[in-house]
Parts: sequence; C-alpha cells; structure tokens
Amino acid sequence: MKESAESLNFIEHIIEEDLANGFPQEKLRFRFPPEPNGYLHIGHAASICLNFGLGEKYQAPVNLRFDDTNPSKEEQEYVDAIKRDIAWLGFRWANECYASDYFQQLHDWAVKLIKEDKAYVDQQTSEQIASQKGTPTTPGVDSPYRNRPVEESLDLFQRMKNGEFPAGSYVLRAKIDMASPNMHMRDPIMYRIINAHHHRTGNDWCIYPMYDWAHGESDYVEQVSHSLCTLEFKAHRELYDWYLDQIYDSNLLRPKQREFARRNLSYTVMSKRKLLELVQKNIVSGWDDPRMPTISGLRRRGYTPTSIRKFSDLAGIAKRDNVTDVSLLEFCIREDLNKTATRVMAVLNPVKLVISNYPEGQSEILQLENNPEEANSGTHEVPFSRELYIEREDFKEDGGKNFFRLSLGNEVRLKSAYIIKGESVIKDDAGNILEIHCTYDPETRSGSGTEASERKVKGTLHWVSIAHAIKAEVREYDRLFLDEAPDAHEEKGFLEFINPNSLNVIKEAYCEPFLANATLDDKFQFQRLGYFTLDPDSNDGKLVFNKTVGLKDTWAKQNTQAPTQNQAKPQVQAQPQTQKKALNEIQQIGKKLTNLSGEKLETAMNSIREFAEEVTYEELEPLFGTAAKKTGTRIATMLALGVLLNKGQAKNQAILDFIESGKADENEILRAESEKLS
RNA sequence: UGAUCCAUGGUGUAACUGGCAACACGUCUGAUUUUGGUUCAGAAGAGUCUAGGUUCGAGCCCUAGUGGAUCAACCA
Repeated sequence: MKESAESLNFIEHIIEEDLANGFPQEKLRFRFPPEPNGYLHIGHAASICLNFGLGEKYQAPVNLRFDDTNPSKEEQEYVDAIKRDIAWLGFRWANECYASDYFQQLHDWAVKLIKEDKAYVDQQTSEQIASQKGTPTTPGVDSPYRNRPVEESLDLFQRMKNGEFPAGSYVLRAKIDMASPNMHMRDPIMYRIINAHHHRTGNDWCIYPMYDWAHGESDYVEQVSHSLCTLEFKAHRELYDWYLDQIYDSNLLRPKQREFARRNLSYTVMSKRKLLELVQKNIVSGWDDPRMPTISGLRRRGYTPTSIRKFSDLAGIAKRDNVTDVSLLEFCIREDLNKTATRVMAVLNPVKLVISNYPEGQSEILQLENNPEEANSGTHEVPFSRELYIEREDFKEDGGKNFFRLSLGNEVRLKSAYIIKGESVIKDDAGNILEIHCTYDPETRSGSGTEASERKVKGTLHWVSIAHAIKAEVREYDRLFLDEAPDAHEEKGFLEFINPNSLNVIKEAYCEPFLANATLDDKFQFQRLGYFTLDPDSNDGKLVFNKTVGLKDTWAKQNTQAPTQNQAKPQVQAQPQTQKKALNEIQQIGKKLTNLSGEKLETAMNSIREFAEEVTYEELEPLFGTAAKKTGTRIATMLALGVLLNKGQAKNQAILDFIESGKADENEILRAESEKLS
C-alpha cells in the first residue's frame, strides 16, 4: 500500500496496523473539530496538518466540523476566521459540518437512553452535583434523583426541551458509576439548559449537549474512522466508548479516539484562553497581531502556508510534553522566503553618504537582481545618485580588522552599484555623524564586465538614493515573552513575562522606489536585513512593512556573545579545571572502549592511563559504582585504578571489591585488567 | 494520596515483530559568495531517567523506583 521509506508517527502506525488487520482503506475518514470560540494558532496547525495530511496520504475525506455545543461562547466571527485560516493553509475539507446539525439526532438518542434507564434528569444545583462527584482519590455518591422513575425523567427532559425551566435548574445525566476511578464516568452531564442565541440554530433549542455526548456521536454520524485529539482527552476515551456502545449499530463503522500531545512553542503561550486575554487586555492589537502565534498573526507577520506546513512536518507528532524551539519555525520561513522573496533595498536607520566625485545633479538607473536563488527571476531598476542613505551601523571611522563595512580609507561595494572608498566625516558639535564623504571608482559598476568591476572587496552595503527614496513605516517584532515557557510557572502568571520591547516601530525608513507598487501578498527580502511584507494598515499614501524574520546574522552574534556567553553553562567550573577534565576524558574514552579493537583499542587504553596520572583517588572512587552493563566505563576505571596503585595508592576494601567484581565480569578485557591488579 | 499517560544529544522527532542510537533545528570550524544571507565540506554533542531482571544480544520486553503531565467546569 505504502512504499514509504520515511518513518511514521505513532498515529500512522495505528492506521497501518488497522489496514493490515483488514480495515478497508476506502473507509478511512478524518475530521478537524474546532470549537468556534477563538482563532486558530500554530498548535492547531499541528492537528490540522495531521488530519488533513492523513487525508492526503490515504486519499481519505476530512471533514471540518465545528464543535458548536455552547452558544454562550461561540460566534460566527470565529467560524469565518477558522475557515479562512484552514483554506489559507491550503487544505480542503470534504464537508463543512456542525455538531449543531445533529442536535435532533442527539436528542432522540438521549430519549432512548432515558427509556433504557441509562440516563436521568437531576435537579440539584451544580454545587451539589459537584460535591457528590467526589475527588480523583475518593469515590462519589449517588444523586437522590438517580433512581427516579423513567417516566418522570422522560417528562422532565421533555419539559426542559420545551423551555419550561430556567437555566441551571435541571440537567440530564448518564447513569454510569459514581464510584468509577475515572471522574468522567461518574454520571456525566449530557444536557444542560442554556438560554442563548445559537449562531446557527437560533432559538430552536434551549437544551444543549455537552462535549462528550456530542463529540463521539458526531464522529459516528459522520463515520469518522479515527478521531484524533490531544492528550488531555485521554481520560474521556472511556466515556467516548461508553456513549458509542449505547447507540452503536454493528453494520456501521465504529470510530476510535486516539490522543497525541499538543504542540508548544517556546517564548509564547498556546491556549485560546490566554491568547484571548492578551487581546482583551490590549497587550496585542488583536488576534492577528503579528506577534501572536495565531495563524492569522503569522500570516500578517509574513509567514507562508508552506513554512507552517513544513514546520508541522518537521516537528512531528508524539505523546510526550514538548516545547519546540521557535528557531525551528524561523528556519522554516527563512528557507521558504530565501527561495521566493524578491530582493530589494531599504535603509532603516539612515546616515547620509555623499559621493564627492560623482557629478552633482546626475543620476543613473542600475539593475538589481530579483532573486539570486532563482535563475529566471529577472531584475528590476534602481536609481543611483550622488547622495545616498546607508545604515548607520554600516560605518565606523576606524572599523578594525574584523569590520567588513565602510570605514575611512577602506573600500566597500555598494550592492549592484560601485566600489567606494571612505574619505571623511562631518559631525555636529556633539560628535554625531551627519555625513560621510566618499569617492567612487566609475570603472567598477556592477555587471559592466570591466576588470575593475570584478575586483574583490571585503564588504557589500545596501543603500538607497535620497532623491528617489520613498518613505515607509517599518515594524520590527521580538518574542512576546521573555521566558521560554511563560505559562509553566506555578508562582507567576504568564503576563509577568511579557517582553516590553516586543514591538519596535520605525516611523521613517527609506525604500527604493520599486516598493511603491508592493501589494499585500508580496514577500520581500530587504537585503542584508531580513524578510518583510506589507501590512494591511498600509493605505494609498502610506506604506507599512512588517519584519517577518531577520536574516541569520553571525556578525551580530559575535558582537553580542561576549556578555551572554557565561550563562550557557554555569555549573561546570567548581573543581580545578585540569582534574575535572582528566576524569571526564577517561569517562569519555571509556564509553567507546567496547566498540574498539586492535590498535585503536590499544591507543585508547594508553590515553586513559595518561589521563589517569592527573586523577586523584577521591575522584575515581565514585566510578566503582558504575552499573555492570556500562562495561567500557568500568574498564576505564580499572585502568585508571591501576595507574593510581602504581603510584602508591593503598588497597582499601572498596578497591578490593571493585577488582573482584571486575574479575567476575564476562568482558575479557575487564577480566584481564582486573587480574593484573589483584 | 487514586487512576491514566509519558521519559532517547540543547530542542523536536526516528529506530518495522529485540541486532553496535538516526534525522532536522540549534551550536562550532573551514571553503565559496557583489547579502557577515544562501550554498558546500566538516566537527562537537546521547550507552536512550535509575536499579534490577529475561536474552547470545535490550532504547525496545518484565519488575521496582524516580521525575513530569493529565483527571474533581451545567467548557471544549
């Protein structure tokens, strides 16, 4: 069926196993079941890519089903946003479904359960019901209404449905087991009364099914074969199956629920509740703020569907708790944009550069490559003149050896233009640089083919002609939180970790005129700076660019490393360097010892003996306790012990025991070395 | 003080019914480069939480521990 050489995740293994056991592939069916009470985020993308990816892989239909069983929280706005985001990611659902489509069926099945004495109407307060429920460690007690006559429940349920009772006064409960170790089995509520307008059924209903009752039965109605959800629903599975048991017709397919771990991203939060809080407290500008991990936020930031799908693919699916590093997401978007983004030039922090030997009033048109990674991408025109802007950071009067940019007396290339040489600077009274004066070599124009134009210089700068530049606002973003897992702290709320500098607005950046025609979907690389895209806040007179992500910058890294470096490994240098190192070396070499033979083995053993010269007995003794199966480490320890004994170390009981255990080992080398010491 | 799930380099995932721990990101070298980008070549980094056991052989199986997560909404 599948010739895949690539590895499968555990969900795929389950499906392959089902297929191998005779489950017909054409009956495979999946679903993505969002509740329309918030926007989709990158964590949902994992589930979307999993379900729709499975659909593509097995040629199976995938339904989009809105889990709209709680009209007090759900809104049409969210339905629209969710559909937009999934479609934007490039997936197509087989059917657009709603749990509310099945309200009548669900109601009829509930009546059936009541008639079979498997459900009853309770009329206690939610507090009473909660207290009777017990705790995970203590069993619950039965409701006084648990054994009310079937007819009475039937009548009350009918009247609940007819709107005769106020919200909260009655509920329908499944009659299962108040002593079950699984809290979800302790007579779970199936229906409650809610007097709210539903976005689809309007005021047709005033009783609404709970998640557990609606979800599995909806899967059954749609004949979903594999109902995939996140781990926190694991405990619901027993109930999912119980509900199915009550209505299941063996001629039909029986859905099965399987659970995977939700995906977390470092330096952000991933729960709709918390994201909503960020929106409501105006910490961000909305669900689509470019700093948000929402699909719509990422889209506005400049992420592409390709990059998000690639990310989901690389991150994978499994069952353990995880915090995926944002750097993986950034890798994915850089990889995509590097291949597709149009190269342009823009200066964000300008300083004036005057080419003193370029004729005043003159200008010329140069060609700029659209994308060096794409042979057929062509070029566009960029005007050049005597007065330019370059980045302030690209100039230092005296740059030093490792500074590849412009400094006095040094040459650099202006990208796609000429080679220039720094000559002088003009400063104000405070010492701020106002202008840099340079000279250019007219023979060095890019692409002119002259020998001079082929000359190699250390650095290349981007630039923009002042007279021709257009202004734009540029918004740069940083992580929203300063902590890697802001919601993983018991003591502190996630809002305490907000990064106060997550947004940096540059009101006046200077762009080459080509950008005047930018449209919302365009992706640009501002050369040497990063990837940018137009923000919807742009209008006729005003361009606003979002920085999607910067280019990798090994230069910036070198410059910031000095102060940051030490926090990487704080715990190491407690002991004198050389001794610590020697023992480590011995362990390191020891680990691999059992994989070596002949000359290599001999060399390794000798270097262990050498390192042993620098080790004290006190350091070595703890290694005597090394687990029996870590033979290599034990051999290394034995060798080192030999060296110490030679140096006059007395044999104590620990040493004798260790040697004896070595002699009894099944490894030849270890036995031999132990013999030598006894 | 219960039930259930999880535990593999810094991070995320692999390793088909046991056979010398792989891939990606990240990190570090070097080369190329009219983007300190890209590309290319290479390196470091894990006896798979611990201790036992089964086996010729265990990351995979068993036992016991340890650590983490989840479960007590008329939310999903």
